Amino acid sequence: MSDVSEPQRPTRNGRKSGAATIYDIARVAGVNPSTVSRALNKPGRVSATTEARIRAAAAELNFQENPLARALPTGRTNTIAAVVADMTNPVVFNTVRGAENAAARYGFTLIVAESQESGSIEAATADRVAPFVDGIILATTRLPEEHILRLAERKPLVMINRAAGELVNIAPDVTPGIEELVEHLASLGHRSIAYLGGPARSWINTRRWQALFDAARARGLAVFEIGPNSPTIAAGTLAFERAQASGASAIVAYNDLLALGLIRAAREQGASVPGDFSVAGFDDIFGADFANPSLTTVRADLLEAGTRAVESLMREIGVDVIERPDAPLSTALVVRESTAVAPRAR
Amino acid sequence: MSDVSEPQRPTRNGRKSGAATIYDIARVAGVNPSTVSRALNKPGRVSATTEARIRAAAAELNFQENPLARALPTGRTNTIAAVVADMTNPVVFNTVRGAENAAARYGFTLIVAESQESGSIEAATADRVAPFVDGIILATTRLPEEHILRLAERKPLVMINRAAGELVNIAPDVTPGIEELVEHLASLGHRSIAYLGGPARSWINTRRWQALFDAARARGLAVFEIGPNSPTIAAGTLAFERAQASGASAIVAYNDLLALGLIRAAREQGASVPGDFSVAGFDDIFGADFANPSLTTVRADLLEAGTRAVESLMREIGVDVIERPDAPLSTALVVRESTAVAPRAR
DNA sequence: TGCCGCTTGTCAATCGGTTGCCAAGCGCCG
DNA sequence: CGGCGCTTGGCAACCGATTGACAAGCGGCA
Repeated sequence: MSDVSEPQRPTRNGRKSGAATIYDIARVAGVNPSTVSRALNKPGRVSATTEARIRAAAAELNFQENPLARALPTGRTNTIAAVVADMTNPVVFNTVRGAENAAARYGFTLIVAESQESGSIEAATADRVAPFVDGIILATTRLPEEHILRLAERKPLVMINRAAGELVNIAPDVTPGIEELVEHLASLGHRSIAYLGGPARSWINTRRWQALFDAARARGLAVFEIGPNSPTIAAGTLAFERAQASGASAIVAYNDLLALGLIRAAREQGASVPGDFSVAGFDDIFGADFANPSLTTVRADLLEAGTRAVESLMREIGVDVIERPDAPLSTALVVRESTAVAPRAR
Repeated sequence: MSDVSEPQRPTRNGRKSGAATIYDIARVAGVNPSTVSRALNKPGRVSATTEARIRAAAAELNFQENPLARALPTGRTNTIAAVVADMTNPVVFNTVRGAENAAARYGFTLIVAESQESGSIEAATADRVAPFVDGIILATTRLPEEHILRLAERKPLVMINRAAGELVNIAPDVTPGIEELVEHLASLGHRSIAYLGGPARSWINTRRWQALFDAARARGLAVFEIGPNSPTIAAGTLAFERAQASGASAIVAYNDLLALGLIRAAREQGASVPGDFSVAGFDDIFGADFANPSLTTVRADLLEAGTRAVESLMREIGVDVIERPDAPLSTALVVRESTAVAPRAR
């Protein structure tokens, strides 16, 4: 039962003591603080022997540079932020993870800030982390364009799945995956597709709907939208009646969460997927493969998207980017159990 | 006599220009910078009229205080970090989310840093974010105890599901949920339980195994451990043969991911869950309810765990904590489809 | 009118680094 | 042997805030 005992040392406002500074090192090594700074950060600027002595002193004192102090004069923190709408949205994982790996390669730390699907919180969060970081990644943000642009004036900024002004937007090309999906549905005998739309003002929702629309029209399939809906399981459940009433034999949802909600409702209502109608989603989230039935979905390489976002940011910040082969950022269909031959076509 | 005073805003290293400082405000409002600082942060310290004038100037210049500069003298950033092993582990969500909400209530920003289940990366990540923040939450960490203690010397630190030294450890009491689970299995006629263990040195794994062991023994059930295993779906799949070979009619996995992997392998091998044997997990992760079969699991209130971690940190930092009713941090069984009557008992 | 004490604002030091500029030290070469 | 230039280290200003100490201003009261 540890109590709330006061920390021993005076510890300037919460910070615990014992943090060695370059001044301490300088004293131990018998040099000027500025020499310490240079020894540690400017390769070749000080003689090898002095540098060795300084490094030894630093190690002995268990020195940890204070990034805040460094950031003040340089304006660089070597940290970038990813502001995401909703961490529980599985789409976010891989994006963030790709970004994290990439950031590490460049010696940057990635911090993640969530905003719980709330525009106002997201705005506040972004403003809050902005001063700390050298750049910002906004992943599928809901922020109003004007706010994004204002943010971009202050810091380098890259977006994923959202366009605003002239800003960089890393977005997988949805067309190939959707073409595959529509082709797949058509070949199963489906003649009519309902699109269970996502959030009304979502940029990516518009893209998906547009691409689906085009692909369906090109093959002479009927296509219409049901929505808008929140991108959640609950919303998918709620949308079931409308989807069923539409008479479409295939339902493509804005994302996997909606699709899973739809499937759940269908099962609860005694309808059969894919017996009575087929369902497909987007993103291939965690759980899509072990759902019942497992979910046919269009997936993108989110890891790669995260990586690119970081690379793009590095360029803007002025860090040399490691060149890589320029793989296209595409999408592909993953066929599972939730799509099958259309009822009438049996 | 060079033109030193160039108003050309050279955008110091990557930082974009236009950031007004309290000096700018002071000039506009015709006061001293320190007065600006006090006007903005020390209620009542300056006269109402002066404060109004200063605030007007600040608004006009679109002033954004530089938290780095503030943090240098005060040692406070009003930011706390959550270092998590694996963001893709669904257990993390709710913990982080609870922590985030709580942090916001206290005017703190929560940043999340991931370490991808790698001890060395986790150590580096923790060290990196430490200087930025006023406190650290380690969620189900794998760091060696000595490293944790060293970290705790530098910053207030709270852990979730891990004990080390005298440090605060927020951990749900697993006993109630496990008692329920064992009772449930016993009532279904199971006489023998296999525990599919988690990571070898995991603190929480030890707790779960111990509680399961005790509960099973108390009811005269046979119980044994199969492991250790990584806490992943893949590891669950790999463990299937061993689980089946064990002859146990009920398998309790260290967490839901392992359980889901086990179920997947069972289905692939043509075994029936829960027909041939029952499976249960821990955590009630995203997907547990729509898996096939849906998963019986022991769940904890992770949101509450995250909230408490923050509150505990606030106390250590010296922020007044809003008192709340002291709900017990417990666990409970969620019965779904993956557990049923034992084969022999039919 | 003089003194007191409160309010309000200023001064200057400080946090922990970075960096432009300068000078001492040194080797090299003619 | 003297001068040159390069290497190496020191000095001090600076980043943008905070804060203790202090003084000016002011009204109230005796």
